[in-house]
Amino acid sequence: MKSAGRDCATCSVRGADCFCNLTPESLVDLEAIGHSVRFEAGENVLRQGDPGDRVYLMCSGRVKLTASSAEGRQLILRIAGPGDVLGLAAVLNGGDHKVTAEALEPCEAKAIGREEFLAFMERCRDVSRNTAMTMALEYEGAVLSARRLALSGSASSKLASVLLEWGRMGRGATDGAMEFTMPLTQEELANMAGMTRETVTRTLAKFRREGMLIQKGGHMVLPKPALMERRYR
Amino acid sequence: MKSAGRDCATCSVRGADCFCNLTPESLVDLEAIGHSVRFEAGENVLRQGDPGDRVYLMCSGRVKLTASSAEGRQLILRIAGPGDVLGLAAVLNGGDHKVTAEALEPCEAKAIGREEFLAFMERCRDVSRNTAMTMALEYEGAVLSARRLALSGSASSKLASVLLEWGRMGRGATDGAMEFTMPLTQEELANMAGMTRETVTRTLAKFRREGMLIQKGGHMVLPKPALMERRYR
DNA sequence: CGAATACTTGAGCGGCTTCAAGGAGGGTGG
DNA sequence: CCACCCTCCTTGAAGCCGCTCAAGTATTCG
Repeated sequence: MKSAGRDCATCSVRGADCFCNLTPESLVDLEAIGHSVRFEAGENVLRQGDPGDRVYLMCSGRVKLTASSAEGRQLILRIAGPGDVLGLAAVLNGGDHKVTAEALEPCEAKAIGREEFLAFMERCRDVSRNTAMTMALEYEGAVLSARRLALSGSASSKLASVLLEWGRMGRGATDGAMEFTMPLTQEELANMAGMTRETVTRTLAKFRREGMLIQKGGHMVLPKPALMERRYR
Repeated sequence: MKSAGRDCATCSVRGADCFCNLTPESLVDLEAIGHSVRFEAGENVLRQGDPGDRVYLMCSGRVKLTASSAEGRQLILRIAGPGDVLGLAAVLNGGDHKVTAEALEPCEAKAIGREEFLAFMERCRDVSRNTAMTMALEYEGAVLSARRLALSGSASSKLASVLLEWGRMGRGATDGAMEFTMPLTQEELANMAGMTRETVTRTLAKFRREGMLIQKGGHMVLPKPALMERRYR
């Protein structure tokens, strides 16, 4: 993690639901209080259990958000990217981080100290609005994870649910066929679906056999997403 | 669900992390835009899949928040009570409710339409701050559920985790012994831990046999919470 | 007091995990 | 260029845990 330079005012990371979708004034303000930082692949941006003393606005690069148990088993909650905010919940609640964030690639981010961020929220309407919306999105994502883990009876069901989720993001789901690149290893897929590496292998093989998945390395096609959704619930 | 009367300005539901912890001006404002409503036990305050067109501020009574699958299996995310807000995430994200909220007892609440609530947030700093904080708390709760479901290998582990959570809330955890009243049926416990009714029975029996639980109907004592935490992880 | 709901216990089965051993690909260095 | 290593993936075999089905008991409530 070392300092870098990147100007919020001219930055192009600004989706509809993106936290950085702010008024020009707020952006100037943000540029003033945020410290640019850089993380190398494999570095931890946050560590589960550490105090929530700052947030990170992701400028570039992707990050893996995980919760892990004492014995090392881990659950991947989601992959965050540019425009996402890390560490928000802990900063707002004044507690420890409940998740670990690990850089998957070299990442740029703006770090903002807890007090500064809270003041920033207090000062700018749009910041507190976007903060609330961001937390709402993260909440729904977490509920989705919990749902999957609890309600999908079989391993097939859980894995199918993960693949369909990636498919929906991947490319404007034509509902004819989903096509996307899976950047996760089977071990990571297992950690998203709450199952073992080996079971992921076997289940993917089953999907292929049943014609529900065409796979070339990391490139995946789900020819019949609708059927898939129905079949493996 | 029928109308009732309750004045936010004089209401005493105002914990530290409570949404209703607002300035007097905001409370007057709130009183103006909120419609008092009442739900009988068993009624649904929200239904999963319905559009998020209003939020409910809980004034009295408890509510069960669940996510359910197509086949009727359901996951209990948490029990909400006075001071909690229902439907926030859907209103903020502009989507459907991802959970169902069922009144466990007669409940009073203030309903606020989506547009009014968003305007209210925009108008009052403290409202948008509290909204963000509320969402952050809910998020951490959801992460906890997902964690439990994914990372606790065995049924014992999951159930122990649920009991310990109730124990922590129940009474100022002296760390000597936890004592609390469990208002959930075994079926509901099963739905929190992602297991079956029968397995809950068997596992509770095991806990009793092993001296980790003393149970008289709904009254529970965990004599050795620390050991319990370690043993069944 | 009867009916409904909640809890208990048993038996059997199946799917997932665990353990184990081997294969495929990509990168590095001799 | 090949040998080696590392990581990731694949497949098999065995065993166990929790689910399902089923029958019976306790408790709550009208």
